[in-house]
Amino acid sequence: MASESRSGRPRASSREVLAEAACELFLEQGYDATSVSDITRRAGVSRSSFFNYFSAKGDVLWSGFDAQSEEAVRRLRDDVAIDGALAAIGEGLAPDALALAITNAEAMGLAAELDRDRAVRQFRLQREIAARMVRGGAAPLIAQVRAGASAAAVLAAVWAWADRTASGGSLTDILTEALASA
Amino acid sequence: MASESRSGRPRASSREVLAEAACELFLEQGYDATSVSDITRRAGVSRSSFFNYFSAKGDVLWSGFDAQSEEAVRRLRDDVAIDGALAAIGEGLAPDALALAITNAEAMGLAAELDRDRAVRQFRLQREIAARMVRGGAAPLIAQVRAGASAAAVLAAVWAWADRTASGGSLTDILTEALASA
DNA sequence: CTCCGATGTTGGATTGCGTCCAAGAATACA
DNA sequence: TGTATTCTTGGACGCAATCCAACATCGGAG
Repeated sequence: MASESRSGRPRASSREVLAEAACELFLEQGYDATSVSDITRRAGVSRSSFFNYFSAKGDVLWSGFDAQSEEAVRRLRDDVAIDGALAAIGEGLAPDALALAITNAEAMGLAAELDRDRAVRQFRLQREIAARMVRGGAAPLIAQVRAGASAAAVLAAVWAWADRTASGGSLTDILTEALASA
Repeated sequence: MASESRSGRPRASSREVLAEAACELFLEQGYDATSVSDITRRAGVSRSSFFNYFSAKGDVLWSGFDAQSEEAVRRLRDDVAIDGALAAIGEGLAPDALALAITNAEAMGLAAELDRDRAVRQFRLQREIAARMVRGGAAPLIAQVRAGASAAAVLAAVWAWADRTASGGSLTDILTEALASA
């Protein structure tokens, strides 16, 4: 699942480096005042390269979550148990740029953008969960509602986990608790 | 709730006219190939004026729903019963540009944009519903999950209603059914 | 060792969204 | 007729995102 490239020019940067540079700048200047050029300049690559790593400026914060989410979607399509696939999102999700952005959302002027991106990701999950439920025999409308609850549980758990100043609690615990109420 | 302006220059267009022009163009050329200038040109106003009516290109389809949604949010803040406030979104929601866009999403090349906008609106609702639930004494995490279900119910109902080719069923009926399963 | 294919990088150009503003036009009212 | 108010318009601007051709750097095959 890991080793990919065998030949060709090596990458001049990485998602992590770019995300780190972006976070610094968001804290210093705010999200809106930070252009993609600013990020790549600090990371030491050209603006064009940014879009080799991310497909949009906002995605820079979501790299880790998206990877986990896509893995969960893959399992859902293989008709694995729903709650199991969703709970697995929590495992292996490190406190990265996203967690930092959530706790410092207002300081970064990120509230609006973060809402948008969260909404999109939650809905993506909802769609996949609902499709899985329909495949399992559920009525489409009901499936959307129940899937909406589960998807909301995932994102709400991530937020609660990031916002825990010292409340402790692993993401996995929060996530299973949230999923249990769905 | 209606009569507003007393003096000043009268408006040269309206949300409805712009939405209609936009729908025509989306059908003819697709969403991406249709610029804001295209829309305003057909509607007979200048590009600048567009943003006096909508705050973004995508909002052109959501005018009716947003009005209903904002009304529901207002009632939620007044601590009205949740399901009642949400069900009221269905009343007075006419089959407008949004319904047309939903049924012709692929023909208009709208799938991606429509997903984004739907996600954002669903999440806006979820946030307000959850806040209302927390005010009512619910635990924040649980509230997000239940609110996620209710918000999903609203949007799913609108989609089911728009997609009904001839399945009949009023939006209100579909909506109450969806909310009942939340 | 050299050539070759594959992979990444870079700068530049392009398009269109969204914002801002100053100037002007059209209304109600005194 | 003036005046305040509301809206329109054109122009300019910054920036996100896309596209592309030229170039750089790797591994491997001959």
